[in-house]
Amino acid sequence: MGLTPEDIERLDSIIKRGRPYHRGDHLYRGGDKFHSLRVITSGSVKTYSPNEDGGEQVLGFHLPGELIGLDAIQDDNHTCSAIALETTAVCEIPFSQLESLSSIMPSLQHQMYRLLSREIGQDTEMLTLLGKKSAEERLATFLLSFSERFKQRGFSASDFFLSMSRHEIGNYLGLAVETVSRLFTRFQDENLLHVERKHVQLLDIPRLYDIVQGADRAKSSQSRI
Amino acid sequence: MGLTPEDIERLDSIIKRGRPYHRGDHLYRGGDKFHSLRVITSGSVKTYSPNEDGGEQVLGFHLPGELIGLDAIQDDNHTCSAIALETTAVCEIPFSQLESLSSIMPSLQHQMYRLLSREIGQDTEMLTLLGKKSAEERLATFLLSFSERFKQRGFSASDFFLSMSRHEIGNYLGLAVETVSRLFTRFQDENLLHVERKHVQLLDIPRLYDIVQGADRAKSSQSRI
DNA sequence: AAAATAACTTGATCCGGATCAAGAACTTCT
DNA sequence: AGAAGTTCTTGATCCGGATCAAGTTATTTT
Repeated sequence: MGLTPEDIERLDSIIKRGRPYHRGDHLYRGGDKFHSLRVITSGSVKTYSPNEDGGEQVLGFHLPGELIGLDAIQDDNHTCSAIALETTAVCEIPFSQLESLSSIMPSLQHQMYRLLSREIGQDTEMLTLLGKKSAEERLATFLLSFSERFKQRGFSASDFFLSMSRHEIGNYLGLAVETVSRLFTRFQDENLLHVERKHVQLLDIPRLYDIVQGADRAKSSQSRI
Repeated sequence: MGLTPEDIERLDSIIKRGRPYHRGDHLYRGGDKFHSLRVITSGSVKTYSPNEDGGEQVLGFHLPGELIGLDAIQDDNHTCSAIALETTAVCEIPFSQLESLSSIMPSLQHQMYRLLSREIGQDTEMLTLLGKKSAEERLATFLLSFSERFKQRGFSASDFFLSMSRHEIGNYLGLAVETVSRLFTRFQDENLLHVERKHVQLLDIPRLYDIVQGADRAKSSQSRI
């Protein structure tokens, strides 16, 4: 990440390895006092925030290597909750120490600014997804996001397990469970993928990218001729 | 913002007052080299990003006192565009200088982290809006957001001008122009507000808050008895 | 292994909001 | 001031995806 080995070492000295969490355990809850950022080292995590009328909004699914808790810096309290989707290990980075360290390590400070900014960028992409895209485009985007992130981590880009339920996927994408289920079936019928419960195999990644770009409407009207 | 007067002075020394922009002028465009954050001092600004299929997604409307450009830190390029909605004045804060300054001013660094984190928090609120809320709830949320922001700046919380078009409001809220127009009419019919083109007068702010919380469904079914 | 529960799928129906269409009000240009 | 182009409003229709309703397949409990 643009840090020297000795930078890394200093950073490493403040990192605490937390105990592992089991499926359903909370890493933190909305309202909890904020003290640490967390990096997921194995497993996966869902972040969500309760919305006024009792339900919840899933904010994200997080894989190993990803940092969570950035939203809590603003007022020393967690604004959302984080829950383990499977057995999950995390490292904790006490924020006050990270802040002090970044004061004397410009490269770390720079990296922190970039990280926070990237998070903002990712959120705005999600705004476009929820504001303008069809159900099909949403699920394709979702699947390719996982594909890319698994690939980046050295796993298969086309064969992976989703640790969250259909319900959680729907909530995240602003869709009903039934719609998500139907879309998986449809994508499978169209030979875009093979799905069996949580196990997904992407069979035609290029066409999934076409769908993301809405190329789909034009294309399907062609094939209907 | 938690800075001492002398901190402010040092910060002030790097701030550049830019020339004023007229309606329709771009402050920056997606892809432009990023060099400065900007604080709006008067007028208003729309930020938006082009989405793959030609259209655009409005990301936000920004009023005096607000900071824009935080999303661009991540890779030295602007990821979205910013355009003046009316005659607008801004201050530019060269980011590299701000970064250096924050290295030697822990309080400034702290403030920057909070600011970036707050932006993330705001984006996630917007995700809930777009993911789960009805058209009514969206417009009520939108109006109350402006009400609060104007109030905070010493202007009327119930009587203000919106500088953006119905089309832009719709785009921002994930709604069609026609829906926005109809909702304004409906809200007026229900004596929630008075609207005449861009001039809005909120007549029943408490009920607008009820609508935001979806209290509306229950209530309207009562009144139908 | 059977029973209970939870997660998922599939079908039928419904509805909120999009889209299409046209007119009205406002702005800008000449 | 008149013409032309915008922006906004209002009405009619349509459709994507929500909701309702069952049935099916996993998972957990006993």
